[in-house]
Amino acid sequence: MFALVDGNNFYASCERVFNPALRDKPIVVLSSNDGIVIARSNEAKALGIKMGTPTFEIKDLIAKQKVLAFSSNFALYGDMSQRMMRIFRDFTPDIEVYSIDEAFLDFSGFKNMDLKQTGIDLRKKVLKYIGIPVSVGFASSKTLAKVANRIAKKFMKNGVALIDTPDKIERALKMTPIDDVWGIGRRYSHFLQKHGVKTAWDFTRLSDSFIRKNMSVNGLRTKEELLGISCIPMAYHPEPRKAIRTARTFAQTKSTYDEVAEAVSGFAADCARKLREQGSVANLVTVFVRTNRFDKKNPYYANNFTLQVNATSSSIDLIKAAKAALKIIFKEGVLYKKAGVMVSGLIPEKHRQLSLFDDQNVEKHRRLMQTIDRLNNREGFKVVRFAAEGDFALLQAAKRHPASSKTICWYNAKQYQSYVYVLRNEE
DNA sequence: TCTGGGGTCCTAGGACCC
DNA sequence: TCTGGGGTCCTAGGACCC
Repeated sequence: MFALVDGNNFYASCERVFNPALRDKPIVVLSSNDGIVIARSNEAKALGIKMGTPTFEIKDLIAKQKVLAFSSNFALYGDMSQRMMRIFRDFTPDIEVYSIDEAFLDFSGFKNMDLKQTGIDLRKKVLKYIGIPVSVGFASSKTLAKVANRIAKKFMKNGVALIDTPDKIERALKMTPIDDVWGIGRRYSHFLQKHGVKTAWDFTRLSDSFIRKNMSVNGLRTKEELLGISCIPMAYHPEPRKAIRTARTFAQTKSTYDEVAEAVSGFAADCARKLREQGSVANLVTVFVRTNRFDKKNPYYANNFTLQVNATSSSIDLIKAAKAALKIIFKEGVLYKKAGVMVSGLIPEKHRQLSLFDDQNVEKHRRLMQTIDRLNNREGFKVVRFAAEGDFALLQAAKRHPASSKTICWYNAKQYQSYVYVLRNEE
């Protein structure tokens, strides 16, 4: 049996942990630039605020209903997540951290265990030590555990649901809308509903050949899993990433090469840092840019370019390559709204082939990056950064500064300015 | 005025090999 | 009239997840 455990309204719950006065109040957490809603407390959901709603659309509602809006603070959520996972490990060592707020727990080694009680204990313990309410769903496959988790969250007072007999499977699937099934996204759920499939149960009545033809092997796997046959194995140890990317939407559009290049340099430096964290080097650097998708007045422009680099995780190398790639796709007179950098062709640093004419800088860069990482880990995010990153990096740093985590920001550049000032004083 | 960020996997088609 | 069989690798596009 597997359990799927996840934090309810995770980001919103994290904010509450540090401010109990927020209990029972409607809360939303906003994306970077406070652009859209990325998390809601139950009270905010009850007000009809949907996931992904642009903040400006609910501005009045927020004011009228006294909704508390938070800029996201991923450093905080990441930390809370690690603590929550540690509690999960007290119940079984075999866990797969699936996302920031959820994990699969493998209980197959425990015979005759009272799972329901285990779920209740787990929930109690997390609430006591972390302060986050969780839901627990048990079943014999990961997809079915997801179904159980949804039922636990929606219908069970104690936050725990167990699906362990064919009869319970059938009942659970009949009360699960097809678009709530793990692995069925917007596209497929649309397609399936056209074919009369309303619930997860309906889906399991379709023929294998129909599913295989229209939804590839993944669809077939989902069907098996829903019937309780486990096809998706646990991944106890995370695989190293195959691609790493950093991208941002700009609060204000940028139009000069220098402005965009500063942002892109910061993204490249971020990618480099993430590469070093996982001990990989990259062989490819992709830069992409685009204008505002919603802007009807100006022509749309989106482009990307990929350059080869010599197996590196040096911020210096990657910034250089990123700026070169940007130069190729940059057009004058365009209002850029978003840009990003992706590094791929990743290999473990140990496997790096040193070429015959290997750059003597490799060792020098390695030591420099080590020092920079150490300083930034100790002194704070991006205390040391590259001149090429300009002030854009500083603005990003300001957003992550603790001072901003408890502050409601409304499109107010002046507020950011004050954080910038604070940071400069600290440095 | 104002609309997120970061990933993975599968398939089809083209180019190539014997 | 009729035009093989069996592979690999790469890429773009489309689907999905949180």
